[in-house]
Amino acid sequence: MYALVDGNNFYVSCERIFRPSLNACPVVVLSNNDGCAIARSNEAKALGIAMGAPWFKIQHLQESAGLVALSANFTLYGDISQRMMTIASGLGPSQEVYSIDESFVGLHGVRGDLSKRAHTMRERILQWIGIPTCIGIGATKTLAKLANHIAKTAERKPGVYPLELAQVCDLERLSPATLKDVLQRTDVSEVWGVGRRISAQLKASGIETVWDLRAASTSALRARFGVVMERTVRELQGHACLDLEELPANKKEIACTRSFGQAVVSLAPLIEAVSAFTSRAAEKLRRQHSRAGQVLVFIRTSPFRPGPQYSQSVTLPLLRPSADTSTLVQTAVMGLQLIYQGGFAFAKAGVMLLELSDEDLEQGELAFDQTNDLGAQRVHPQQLMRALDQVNQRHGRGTLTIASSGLGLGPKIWSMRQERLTPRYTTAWADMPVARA
DNA sequence: TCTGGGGTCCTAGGACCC
DNA sequence: TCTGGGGTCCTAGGACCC
Repeated sequence: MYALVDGNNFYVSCERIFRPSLNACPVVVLSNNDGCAIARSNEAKALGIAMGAPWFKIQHLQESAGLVALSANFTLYGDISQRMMTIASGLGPSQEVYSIDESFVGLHGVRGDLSKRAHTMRERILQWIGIPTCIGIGATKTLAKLANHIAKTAERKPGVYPLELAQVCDLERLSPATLKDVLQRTDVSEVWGVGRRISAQLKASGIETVWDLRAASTSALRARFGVVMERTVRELQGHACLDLEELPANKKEIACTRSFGQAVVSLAPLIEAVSAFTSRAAEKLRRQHSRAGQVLVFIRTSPFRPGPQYSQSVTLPLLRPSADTSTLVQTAVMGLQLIYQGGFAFAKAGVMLLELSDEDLEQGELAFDQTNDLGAQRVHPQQLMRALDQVNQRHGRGTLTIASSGLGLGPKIWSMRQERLTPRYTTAWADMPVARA
């Protein structure tokens, strides 16, 4: 048995902790550059705002419907997430943190009334952290996900499901008749692993609801859609195919990419952006004690804008795997210079570190010549990187950067929160000396 | 004016090998 | 004329997730 604990409208709920006045308002949290909505309150959803809706298309709702938009503050959300996960882990003996707002909890061996325990846990998270959650319980992870969807929908849209399933839904406790009714009311696209494309194809062949999918032939589905779909159906039938993954595995690739606030034409600002992205990716790389064997750089124009389009990437191998910011930045910039072409309005760039391997110590500090040609003391690159990471961890990202990376030469073209706070709230925040202190 | 930023897994097809 | 039958590795692209 598994539970899925999920924070409702997570980013919006995080913001509401500090701004209770937003509790009844339609609120959206916007992506980088305030480009599009990445979280919506229930009131915002009721206005018909879609996930990922571009801000310029919904902006008019500020006036007409009192919509409030906030720039994302991922540092804050990460911090609140950690506290929420810690409390949620008390629900059972094992936990997989699946995303910033969701965790699966293994319920093996847990005695007593699971629904009651789950309700207690919800209350605790709400009271201690201030985040409303919903909890789904099922025999497999896929069923727990489904139960969570039902719990959320029963709360948000009364009438769709029995009201007693709101907030906490334990599928195992339903009578066969109720289970059938609930699964027949649930669209097949709500199943974990069934996205837009596949749900369209399923519906074309008469599989419209979760009930239909659960009853379908696994072999036929496997033949048509592959093993992933077969696993999904088996999970829906109650046969666990997916285990809890308690230890997050190291990433196999690490990326840092951003869209720009305004289009960029010339090379210099692109070099600066790519250098910064590489620095950030290198930090993530070192945090998981890996080294990269290849660096991929890409630049592209906006597919949404008229004008000549250009999208190109290049992958450069490193002489030997490295986690050194200077090496990685030099390589990335070299790649950028290879693919850059003038005359285009670039909207996005990114860096990916590939071919990751475990950091190995034999290349470490032993072989390093401590003095340079002039006899002066040198610092080993690994020590330098360690110091860099420590300073940045303590004093905030970007406090210390590598001069050769070309950073800090001009205004940033990809913005981060500090430069981007929705003006109204920058002001409001500044007017609150107590809060600032 | 203005459209996110990460990731994973699977499959098909080509190149190459014996 | 007749032209096998596996394997593996790599890459690109599709589909999905939050």
